[in-house]
Amino acid sequence: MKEDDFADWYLDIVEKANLSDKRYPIKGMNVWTPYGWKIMRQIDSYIRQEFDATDHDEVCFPLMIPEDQFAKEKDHIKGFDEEVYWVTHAGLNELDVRLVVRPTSETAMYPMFSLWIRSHQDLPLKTYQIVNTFRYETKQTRPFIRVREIHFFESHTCHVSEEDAQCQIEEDIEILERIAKKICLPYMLCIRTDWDKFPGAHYTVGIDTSMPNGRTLQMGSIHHYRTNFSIPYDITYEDENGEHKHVHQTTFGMSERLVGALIGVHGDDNGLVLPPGIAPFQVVIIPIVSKKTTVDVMGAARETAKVLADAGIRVKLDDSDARPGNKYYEWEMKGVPLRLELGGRDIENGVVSFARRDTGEKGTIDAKDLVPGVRMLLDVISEDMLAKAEEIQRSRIAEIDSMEDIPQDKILRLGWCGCPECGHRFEDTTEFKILGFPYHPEPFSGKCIVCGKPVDKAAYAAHTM
RNA sequence: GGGCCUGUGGGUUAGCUUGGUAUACUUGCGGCUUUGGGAGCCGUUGACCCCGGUUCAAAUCCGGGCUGGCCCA
Repeated sequence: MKEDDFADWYLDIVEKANLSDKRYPIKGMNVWTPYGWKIMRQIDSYIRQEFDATDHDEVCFPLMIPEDQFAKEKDHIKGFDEEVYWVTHAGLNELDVRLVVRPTSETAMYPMFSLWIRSHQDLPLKTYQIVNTFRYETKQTRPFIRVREIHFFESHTCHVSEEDAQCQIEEDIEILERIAKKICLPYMLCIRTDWDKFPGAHYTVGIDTSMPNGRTLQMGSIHHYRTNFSIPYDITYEDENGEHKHVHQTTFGMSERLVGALIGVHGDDNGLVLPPGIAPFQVVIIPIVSKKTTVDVMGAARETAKVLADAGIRVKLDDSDARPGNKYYEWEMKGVPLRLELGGRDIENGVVSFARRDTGEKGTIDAKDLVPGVRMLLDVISEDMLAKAEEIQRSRIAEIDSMEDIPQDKILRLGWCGCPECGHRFEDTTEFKILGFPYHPEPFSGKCIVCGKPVDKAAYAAHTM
């Protein structure tokens, strides 16, 4: 899809599916409208479930950070000082110490971690929070994808050693895998280049997915900080031998870009397509009422809705007086995975008609097998959506061995020796961005695309959003 | 940081050159009627980004501002 077409199509879905109202009078700060927020809440609630199940404790830190605390880690502030909002006044008075509105919460949390952690028995410390952060984006903004007020989750952990912190990263990747499966999003894990890692990190793992305009979208990242923050913020513990040591830290975060990714990856010409795992309504029931029949269609529809709801399925009965066709279009635009139609004919035949949102396939379920039938369809839809998205992502990867004739709409797999000179040279001449080396090494043998040195690992590069 | 464009009911828009009652579609609301892929009819709410200037008269012309968008560094 071309860039302009993508922009129009994307914004059209955001507006027509009623996900966000971008008319709020601050650039990049949009209003979560009810349906969009329902989707975000489904995602948040799954994220809570995952972190709670892996012994993370939810916390909620203040939005504002005093300037002196913010400035303690020098790479970190260098990376952020041009894109943070400042609070400089309180009432009529100028503040002695200006306050940063958090762009991320390291510098809010770590002074407190320093107080909380005393001994090795306090470790590992595993926390997360789901909050909004603020970054003064100067580039073009776009709902969910590039905003100035960002809804996200961030987990922050502290460990006794670099190895323990590394184990946390492995756990984060397992959590990510489950989240990705739940929302049917394929992803790539790449270790970012040194010039693109998070300010202050030892290394950064980027989590990317691919969008229909051929660009990749970074949905989140996982960072290993080593002791880069614990030294300036003085987060230490006393080990079994009475020695005081700095903790090793990690973070993991993903933002509302997940919603942007859902739109881009699964959406089609009829609108949004939501994965059953996080759809606010997994099933919509459209009663087909008619004056020509004496069957109590509405009563049967209510009963059907109740049976499904009692079985724990998120169901919406559309009993408004719009005509059925109109309702089909509306719920398709909103991406409801499964539509059930119930009319006089169905009731007489003891069935419920269904239509899948992802494939358009239609059929009937025996009324007596309603719950297992719907469950099975939702499972199949979920599996098919993920498989299809993975296939598309695979097809977007192109292997290249020369800087000539590079396909512009692909994710590139290429040989790179890893040195910054060759990396910058490649990025400057092609205008592609290096995503990095895959976190899970892949077999490869080839030559660095710039200097020609033999290499045994492949790097990925792409146009990014 | 530099350049270009833009702004009209909730949404999409016509009108602007050549100043004079603001167009249409859609949505919303009320009613009648209807319901297996966007029904029809009737009624109705609702707008010229802001400030100043020119003029008898400004959506339209001029100046300044603000907003949004695009391109380049």
